[in-house]
Amino acid sequence: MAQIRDVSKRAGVSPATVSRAYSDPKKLSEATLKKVLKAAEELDYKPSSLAKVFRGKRTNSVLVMVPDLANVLFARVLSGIERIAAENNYFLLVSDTNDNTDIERAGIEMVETHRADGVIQLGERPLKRLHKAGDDCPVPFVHAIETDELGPYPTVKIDNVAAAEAMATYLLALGHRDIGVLAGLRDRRVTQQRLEGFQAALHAFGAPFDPSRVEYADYSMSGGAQAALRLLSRDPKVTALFCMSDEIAIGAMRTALDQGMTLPDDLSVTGFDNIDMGQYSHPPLTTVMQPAERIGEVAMTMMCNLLNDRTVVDKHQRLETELVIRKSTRRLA
Amino acid sequence: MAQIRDVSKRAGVSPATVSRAYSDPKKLSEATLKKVLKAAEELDYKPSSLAKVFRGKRTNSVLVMVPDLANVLFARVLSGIERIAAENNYFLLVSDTNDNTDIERAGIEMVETHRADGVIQLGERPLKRLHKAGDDCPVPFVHAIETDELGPYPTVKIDNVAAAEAMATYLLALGHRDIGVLAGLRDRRVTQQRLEGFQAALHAFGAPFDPSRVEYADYSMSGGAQAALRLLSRDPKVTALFCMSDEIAIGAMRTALDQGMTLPDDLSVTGFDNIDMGQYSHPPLTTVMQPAERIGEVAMTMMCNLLNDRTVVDKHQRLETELVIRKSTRRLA
DNA sequence: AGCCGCAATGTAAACGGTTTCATTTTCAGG
DNA sequence: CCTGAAAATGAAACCGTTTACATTGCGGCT
Repeated sequence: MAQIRDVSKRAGVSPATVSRAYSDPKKLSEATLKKVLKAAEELDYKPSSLAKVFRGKRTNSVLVMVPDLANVLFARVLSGIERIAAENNYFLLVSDTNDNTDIERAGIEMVETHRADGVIQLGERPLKRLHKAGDDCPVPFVHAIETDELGPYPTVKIDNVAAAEAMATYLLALGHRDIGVLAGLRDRRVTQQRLEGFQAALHAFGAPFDPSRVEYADYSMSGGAQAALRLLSRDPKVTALFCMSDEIAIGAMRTALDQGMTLPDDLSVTGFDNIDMGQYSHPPLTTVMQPAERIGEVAMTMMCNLLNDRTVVDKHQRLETELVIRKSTRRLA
Repeated sequence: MAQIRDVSKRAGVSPATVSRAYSDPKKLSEATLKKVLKAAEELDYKPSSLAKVFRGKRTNSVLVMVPDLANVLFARVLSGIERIAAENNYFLLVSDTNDNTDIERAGIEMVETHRADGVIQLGERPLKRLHKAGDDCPVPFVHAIETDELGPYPTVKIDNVAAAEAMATYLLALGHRDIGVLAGLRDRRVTQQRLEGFQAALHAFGAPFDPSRVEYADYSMSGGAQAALRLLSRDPKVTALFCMSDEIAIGAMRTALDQGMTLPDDLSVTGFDNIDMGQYSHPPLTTVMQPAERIGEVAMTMMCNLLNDRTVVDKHQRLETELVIRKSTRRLA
């Protein structure tokens, strides 16, 4: 591969001039510019991005840590991040943390060793390392989705308690009082927050909260199916299922159907997230829309700001959610 | 950030020695090694990966080009790639080509300018650039999923025509003769191949192929729903729908349900890919399993080989598929 | 004519490691 | 105690750009 020296020789100029032809063409006289470009063309020269990056200490790439790449919701967030990254000429390094907590350390190290300019983390994780530094982040860092707002770094997410409360309120307004909860992973903050919102709604309606009516599951269809089975067989009286993800809800509906129930007549089911599938499930799923792509876009935008002026205006953003009512819920007769 | 010179000074050795402490510790006497490590620790020194990479001309990262990050199938392939990449200490640069053909060029340039060591492309695309070089690939390149085997680069995929033929045969064996086809995008090679398999099965059963019974759709649920609507209203006689993706099938089932049909009694529906959702759809979807994660793993393994000895044993791999029979199909009475 | 200032270009240091090659140290064997 | 080979370490070149600074050339102004 030809390099800058070759081009400079062929064009009869100095390497600096060739460099300028790319980084700041208007600094050159028209004649020289043309000469240089011609020589470069003839030699099929492409400036080594690597050398440039090494010189400039800016890799123009950010690391995205995803708990599970194959998860629909995360994939959508990633897609949003990608869009903004591409617009701003950033590359994305992605790694699947695979629920391995240590990867976090590795992530920070990536920027400490200059592989990436910053890191965006998706999903919940402790991040102790980032806290110790007091009010300052050791590296440009953004936390998106299922995050608390404890760190010195910016975050994007939805208001989980409000959203959950809205959904629960809807169910209560429909007349349901015996509502089972198919929660997500027990130790996740999101789970706790959504549970909190659920309870708040109950409280507002003067309805009691029965902890024995909540089942925990991982955020998947099979998890939902199993949890539903446990709950339904233990407590056949429930008239509605408040699920903490669309996947869980879809799994639960499968179980209910398999048990010979008719939906939504025998059981109302609600989801969370509004993945595409909800629109095509049977029955179509009532859920709360979480703007996944948007979350990704905002996260990456924050990262861009962080990387430019090292400041971000709105440190903790909460994006709007929306109840989407479909056919999986009905008024209790 | 401390750098190698600082450490070398503090440890009273040369930079070369510090370098060796990391790259090849056994070259050092135990005493020196300990000294160096201690100094490094005290200064919180981390070797700049960037500098190393610059010297060595190996970035240890590969670019993955994905047509649509939010697509379940691609996400699964990506996940498989990630696993192997992580095992072999490669980083993944991912870019969403977003059906923009020009991105391909950009991808190759990424390795020409030393941002990545190689590129894995998912999904179908022309790649003219890679062919012109005769039998040799200008850059380490692997093509996975929905690929033809025309280039000088290795490929991984399934045997689409055989798989489609198997599925169609199953439908025919069930007694169906009036089978509608919900194909994918018309100009995609996969689509043509699956159609070919479908026709082969028809031929084997001595059944005629009626081109007016195929509708094209993009590979999505909404695409499937719309295509089904067109086909069903034009040709109400069909007793089965052969769909080229699970998403299309799920969309089609929604349409059928909305039209008041009972599934599978009034209509048998088959999918393709075996995404998780198929197991939870209503009715659960009969489909052909495509080993998406495995495809990713194989692709990345090929890339590793390419990057090591520049050779790969089995240039064009076809992975096994499998019919998975669920409840969306039934024997014609 | 002489001077100034600006535009165009060149020179060389710098980025932070790795690696080749040379040098020193160590140590076994005679 | 000497010799020579192997082991440990050091010195310096190198990777391919960018950029601060120096230099040159040129036109306009007094």
